[in-house]
Amino acid sequence: MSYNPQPQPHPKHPLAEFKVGVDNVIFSVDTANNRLLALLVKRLQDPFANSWSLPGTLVREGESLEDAAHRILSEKIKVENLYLEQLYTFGNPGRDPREAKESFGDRYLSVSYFALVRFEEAELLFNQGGMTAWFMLQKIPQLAFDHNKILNYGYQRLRNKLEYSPIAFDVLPDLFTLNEVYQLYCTILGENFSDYSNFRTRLLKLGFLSDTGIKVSRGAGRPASLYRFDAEAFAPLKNKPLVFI
Amino acid sequence: MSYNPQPQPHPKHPLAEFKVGVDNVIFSVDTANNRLLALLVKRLQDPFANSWSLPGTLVREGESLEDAAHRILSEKIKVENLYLEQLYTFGNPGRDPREAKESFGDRYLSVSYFALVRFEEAELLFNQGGMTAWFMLQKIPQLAFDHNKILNYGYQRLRNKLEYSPIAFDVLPDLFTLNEVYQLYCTILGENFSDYSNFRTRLLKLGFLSDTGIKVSRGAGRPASLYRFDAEAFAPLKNKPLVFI
DNA sequence: TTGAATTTTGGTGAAAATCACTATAATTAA
DNA sequence: TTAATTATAGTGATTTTCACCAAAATTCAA
Repeated sequence: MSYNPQPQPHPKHPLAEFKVGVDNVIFSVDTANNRLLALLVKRLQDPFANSWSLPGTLVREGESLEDAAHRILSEKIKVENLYLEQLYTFGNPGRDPREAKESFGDRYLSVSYFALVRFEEAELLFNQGGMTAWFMLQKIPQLAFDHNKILNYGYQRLRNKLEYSPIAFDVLPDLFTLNEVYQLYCTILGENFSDYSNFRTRLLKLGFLSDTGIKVSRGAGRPASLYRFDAEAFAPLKNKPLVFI
Repeated sequence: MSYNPQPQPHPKHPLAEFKVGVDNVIFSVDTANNRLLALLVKRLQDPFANSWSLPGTLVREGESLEDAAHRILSEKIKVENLYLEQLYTFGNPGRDPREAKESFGDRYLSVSYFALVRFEEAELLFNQGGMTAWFMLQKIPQLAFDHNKILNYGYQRLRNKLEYSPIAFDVLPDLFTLNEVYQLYCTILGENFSDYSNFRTRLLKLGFLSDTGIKVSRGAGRPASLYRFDAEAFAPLKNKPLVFI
C-alpha cells in the first residue's frame, strides 16, 4: 500500500473538453440477394461535406449513449427487430478536423455502436436533406473521419458475434427454415465456411431451436420445417461458451 | 436511398458537454499465493472521498485515451510487461454526482481500460497523498461511482481473453515452466477448470511454445523445462479462432 | 404426365479431439 | 536409502468433427 496523488488538473497539463458523438455501424443482410450491407449517410456539411459516413449524432443533454445510438438508428430507418451493442470508443486527438478549426478547441470523441437489423423491415426513412443508402461491404467508399476504421472494426465484431452468440435470431423472422439461417451465416462469414448438412446438425444439437412442424415450400425441392428460437431453452446457455457454426 | 437530416444541434435538445475520464481495471496474479488481485486507490476528494475506486484520470489536452490509460498506470505502479486494451465506455447521465452539483452541468464520461500486469515487477509507487493497494477479487469493497460495475465487466473480459488469446504470456516471465502457466490459468479461471496433464498437451499442441531445454527445480520433484513464447510461430494464428484451455 | 432437378432431412464412417486416468522419470525431503 | 513430489509421456474410451451419401418430398419442364 502506497500513497498516491488523486487525479486532478495539473497546471502544466490542462484538461481536454469534449463533445461526444455516437456513430453506428449498421449491418443488414439482404437474404434474397445474399448481400451483406452497411448503412451509410451522405454528409451535407463540413467537415467532409459530400462524403459518405456512418450515421452519427452528438449526444444531447440527459441522453444516454445507448439512447443516442437508438435515436440515430430510428431517424434513418424504421426497425423493430435488431441487435445493438457498444463497439469501441475512438478519441485520439486530431481525429476530427473541427478540433483544429474551432476556437474553443474541444476534442471530438466517438463512441461507436454496432447494430444488426432485419433487412426486410428496415425501411429507409425520408427526411429533409441528406441521403441514406445501403452499401455492399465490398463497395464501401472512402468515408469521412476515421469511419472506415470504425466500420472495419464493426465487421470484425459482427463475424465474432455471429460465431459465438445467437444474434442471427434477433434479425431472422420469428419462424424460419434452417436454410435461411444457413444463408445468413454464409452471407456474413463467406461462402465456404461450412457444409450445410453439418451446419444443420451442429445448430440443432445446441438445443434452442424448436421445430414447429409447419412445412413451407420455398421454390423447388422438398418443403422445409419452420423453426423458432426458444428463448427459455437458450437462457441456461447464456453465459456458457458456445460455438454456433 | 432517402433524404435524411444531418446530425446537428436541435433547439429543443441542447448538446451535452463532456469531461472524459479514463478508469483502469488493473489485474495481477500473485502466483506465489495463487491470488487474483485488482488495483484500487483510495479517493481523497469528493465525490466519494475515502472510498476506494479504480485508478482513473481525466484526459488532458492533446492526450490520446490510451496514453491517459498508460499514464494513470505508470503513476500507480512500475511495470514493464503488461497487456492493455479498451474495455467499455460508461456515459449514462447521472453516473457522476458532480454532474448535478457543478454549475456548468458537464457530463462525466468514463472510458475504461483493462490491464493485466506482471505481479513480481509491479512495484506500488509512493506519492504524495492517496493510497494504492491490491485487493483480492473476493474482497472488493463498495467502490466509488459505478466502479463495481466496471470492475465486474473487466473481470469477465479477463476470463474471456485468457481463454481465447495469449495474454497470459504478456505477464509471464520470458522463460517459464508449463506449471507456471497452469497456475496462472487456475488462479484466474478457478481451481478445477482443467486437468494439468491435458492442459499441457493442449497448450503444446497449439505450437507457439518452444522448449528451451533448460531445466529448473522449483522445490521438490523432477525439474521442469523452461519454455518461451514464440511470437513468430504465433503470428500466423493471430486472426484465427483459438481456444487456449 | 412423367421423369429430371431441387431441396430437405437423416444418416454413415473415418479422422480428430477430449478427457479421465496411468506409468515412468528425475528430482528433493527425511 | 527410501518416500514424497513433480514433470513428462502416454493410453484408451468417448465424443466431436467433417466429408460424403441416400432417401423423401416437392417443383420444373418436356
